[in-house]
Amino acid sequence: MIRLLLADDQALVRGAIASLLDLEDDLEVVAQVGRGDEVLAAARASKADVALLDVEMPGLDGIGAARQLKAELPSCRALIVTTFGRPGYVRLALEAGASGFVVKDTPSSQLADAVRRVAAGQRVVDPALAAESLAAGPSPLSTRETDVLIAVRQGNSSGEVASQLHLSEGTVRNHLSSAIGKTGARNASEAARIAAENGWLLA
Amino acid sequence: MIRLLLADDQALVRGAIASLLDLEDDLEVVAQVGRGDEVLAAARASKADVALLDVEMPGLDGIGAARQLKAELPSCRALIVTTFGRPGYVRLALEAGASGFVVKDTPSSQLADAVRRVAAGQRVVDPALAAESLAAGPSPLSTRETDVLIAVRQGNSSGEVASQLHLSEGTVRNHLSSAIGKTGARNASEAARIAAENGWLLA
DNA sequence: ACTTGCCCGTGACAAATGTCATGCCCACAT
DNA sequence: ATGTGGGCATGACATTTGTCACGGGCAAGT
Repeated sequence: MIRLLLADDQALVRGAIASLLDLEDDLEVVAQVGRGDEVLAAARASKADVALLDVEMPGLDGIGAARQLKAELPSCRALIVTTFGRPGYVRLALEAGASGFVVKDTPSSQLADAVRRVAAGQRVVDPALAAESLAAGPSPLSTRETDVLIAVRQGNSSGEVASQLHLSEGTVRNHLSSAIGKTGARNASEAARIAAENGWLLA
Repeated sequence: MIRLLLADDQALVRGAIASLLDLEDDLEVVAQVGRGDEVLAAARASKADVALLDVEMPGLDGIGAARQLKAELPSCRALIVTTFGRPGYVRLALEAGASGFVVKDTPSSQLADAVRRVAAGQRVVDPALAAESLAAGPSPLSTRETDVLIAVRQGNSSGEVASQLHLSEGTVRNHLSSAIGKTGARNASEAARIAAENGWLLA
């Protein structure tokens, strides 16, 4: 019997997936949480074998939760289940020690199989997504460019970013300009959006 | 026996909700589609009593699908089930003839009840969401401001918007400025984002 | 040691974006 | 008919944002 932990901030989706997986004879949902920072404790308490983690969660994102599990409770394997197949996310997830990555577009019938494969110690990654992730490569952004984009993404103007990072406005704009070029964006906010979508602003 | 149609572009979520609702003795999922523009035909073919519609779908959004149903197949009631409780969406959904509005945050146990109430001819709207929607009021944006924001949202610069709408650049920037004031945003792209989140750019 | 390449930082300049005062037109109330 | 208010449109002006050429530091390869 495979013991499952479900983590997703949308209660309805979480409950629905639970009922889907409970139909399987060899699977058992033993815990459900709605926040990333509750995953570790719940996994420990429930002795889960596999944790299904959504990426978008309050408190801590699914990738971070997977990292915690890998470090603190390696007996519990992490399977990331997310809405968007952002290329960079796959890379980050695997680096964080996740055992698998599934997008919510996949047929529901395949989820149980993915869980079984992960429980058996295999890696599970959507092949198309894996290829895309490989092609996209790691973040092309330098450290400063990443810093600046993160700050811009919070909604700060370049002046504010400058004082937050103790830089001159010109420097900030320079990094932004460079980031705009690298992302193919047309302005700073678009660059921040693109970088975020590729997972370049998480680590 | 209540006959259900499920429309959601995420196959996994769709399947999971199907298995959740199939557990109920008086509910039966008779059709599933992944695109908004397939809803009407599927509802007709399957003689569905209630359609569960996600808002974000390719082809046609859930609100549009609800409008089609209301016009062409009024015997099938629409229940919108969506990720975000954008205030304006509730208003739009009800104006489009939907019978209910549920966010994916609600406990999964309540979904079946919502379906039953809708099937019985009642309206179902999350109370907190309804209040927020009422408080937010209708769109404060004028026609031109809406046009301009929609164009900006596609990723056009103000110059491009100007030529698309046959206006001078100054005029476009003027409408934008006004929209920025009304939305409380700090620049054009933020204004577009806020307006979209409130459902002000759909109708 | 020297070159090469990259990241970082800066200021000057150019282009875009946002704000303002102003006028036109239309609907509505006086 | 006559104000009055709002949406629409415009150009001038101020501010913000993006681009460029330049120089310093640092690590890797020669």
